[in-house]
Amino acid sequence: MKGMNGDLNNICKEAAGASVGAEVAAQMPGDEVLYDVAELFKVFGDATRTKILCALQVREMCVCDLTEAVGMTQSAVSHQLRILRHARLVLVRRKGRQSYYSLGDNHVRRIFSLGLEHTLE
Amino acid sequence: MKGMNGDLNNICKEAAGASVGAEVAAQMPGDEVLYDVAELFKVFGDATRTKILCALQVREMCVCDLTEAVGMTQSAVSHQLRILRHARLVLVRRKGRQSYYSLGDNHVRRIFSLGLEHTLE
DNA sequence: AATTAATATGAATGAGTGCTCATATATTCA
DNA sequence: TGAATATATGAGCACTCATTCATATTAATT
Repeated sequence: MKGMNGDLNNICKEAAGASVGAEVAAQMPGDEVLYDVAELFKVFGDATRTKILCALQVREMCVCDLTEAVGMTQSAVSHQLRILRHARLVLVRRKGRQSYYSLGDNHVRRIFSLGLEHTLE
Repeated sequence: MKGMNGDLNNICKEAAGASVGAEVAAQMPGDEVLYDVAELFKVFGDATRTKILCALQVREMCVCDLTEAVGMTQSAVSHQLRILRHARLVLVRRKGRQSYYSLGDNHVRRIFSLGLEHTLE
């Protein structure tokens, strides 16, 4: 009774019909999508950016206050804000000579919350 | 009426009472926690690891099949699996000369789903 | 015991990245 | 207009990291 795949104890080299790897690959999103997902998480994957996103969950803030809240250089914060902006995770609103940043959408909040929850488990 | 902070239009240098930055910082998790959260997302922030986690959402698999599913070298997959293991995002089960990997817990599924959802929006 | 198969890992390398320093831009104020 | 404040950005550097190549380890098979 060959060709019986769906068996967890499938042996690798046994090529009866489509391989397990190919079957699973067929059920996955395309490479570009997975690449974009990785890019998204990469943005969350830096302590400075994480602090910024966390601070913005408390309230909208200007760069000056953000700089103090996260305890980093103004330059470092500005550089990271650019990355967050390009990833559309934050929004900017200019008022006078200050830039007020806020969270881009609720996904940011939810993703961060899940990560925090997992970390504190 | 000084000390009236809570105002969004607060001017940075105006130091009436506690600064906005310090107030917000006080409401944030500690640095170690935020660092750990960043470390968690950093693990999600690589295309190869993302593919592996995605493949394991379909079913438990041995390294051989995973290698084919994600289309990378066995060595590269093994190296990334070590990182995923240490982050406790995957579990291993040895059977004979094969190692079967599966997702560590449901957080992994939920975090990945949110990221995918945000990407496809 | 020797061979083969599956997986893991160390070293080397090349690409990517975050910070600092200096400076540019923009806006308010005198 | 000139000075001061807030923010943004380019270059350079140190460091991290993902892959490759070679090899080690473990287990099944003969």
